[in-house]
Amino acid sequence: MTDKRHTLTLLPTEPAGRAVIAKLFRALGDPNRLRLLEFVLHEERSVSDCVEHIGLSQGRVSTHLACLADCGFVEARRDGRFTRYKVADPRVAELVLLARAVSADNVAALSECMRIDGQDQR
Amino acid sequence: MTDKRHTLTLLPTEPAGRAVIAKLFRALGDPNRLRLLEFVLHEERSVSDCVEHIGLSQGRVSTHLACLADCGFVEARRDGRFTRYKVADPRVAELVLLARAVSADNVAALSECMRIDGQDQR
DNA sequence: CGGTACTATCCGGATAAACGGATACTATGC
DNA sequence: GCATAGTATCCGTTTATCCGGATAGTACCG
Repeated sequence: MTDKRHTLTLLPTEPAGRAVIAKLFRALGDPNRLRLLEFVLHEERSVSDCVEHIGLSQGRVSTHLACLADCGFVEARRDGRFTRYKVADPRVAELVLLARAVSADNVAALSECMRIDGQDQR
Repeated sequence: MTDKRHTLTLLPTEPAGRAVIAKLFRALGDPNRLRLLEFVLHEERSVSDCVEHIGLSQGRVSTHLACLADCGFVEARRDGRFTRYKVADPRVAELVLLARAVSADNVAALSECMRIDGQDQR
């Protein structure tokens, strides 16, 4: 009988649960992985498709995709020599769109925020 | 009425826009910031309240809160010598709950995922 | 089999983040 | 003003993350 009013308890009580959620956010916290996510949103794409699209090394792209798969965001399917990836969980799109909406209202502060990374990015 | 079916373009076209969204996810990608977020979800809390609650150094907590404020997640209000923080954007709760739901379906893979951080965390 | 195409993993180096402790800043109270 | 409480910023260290290049693994093809 958890009192629903205030109990929106955001997080699990066990530290491990929190760590996992944080990990999932970190997976989304890289621009290249976000681009990959968008690239495999509607269609299956092979690793080399992705390499061509984002221009990172093959190894890096493979790792990024595997990471997104571990999070359950995308699904890998072996197809001969290829591995084809595609978004498997529609909630990932919700997450990104929500974040995008929030960021849109805070671009100024966010891009000046040196507390997350120090690079000038104006 | 933009055709919602396929044109869901997740990300802004400009690299800067993507970087900002990624940054926002990274802000959520730390367990201690998540705990802080939950702690200030319903009530205003001073920095020292937060320090007591999560047990990090005062300086660190202050920086974490400032970071969350830069993202627009929380709001700071000066009250005498205190600065009181509170969640300002309800969408942050949505983000966390969504992530939590996704993670719940992938705890296994996620906690074994060494691609994000190498620490054994079983 | 041997060769080729595609993908995954390993390695070392560079950068970003998190942290505590020290220090500076701001507001209150005497 | 001076001391004190609360907060913010700076600094050096440690750990995590990203990266390309090299290498190992896997499937097809002749």
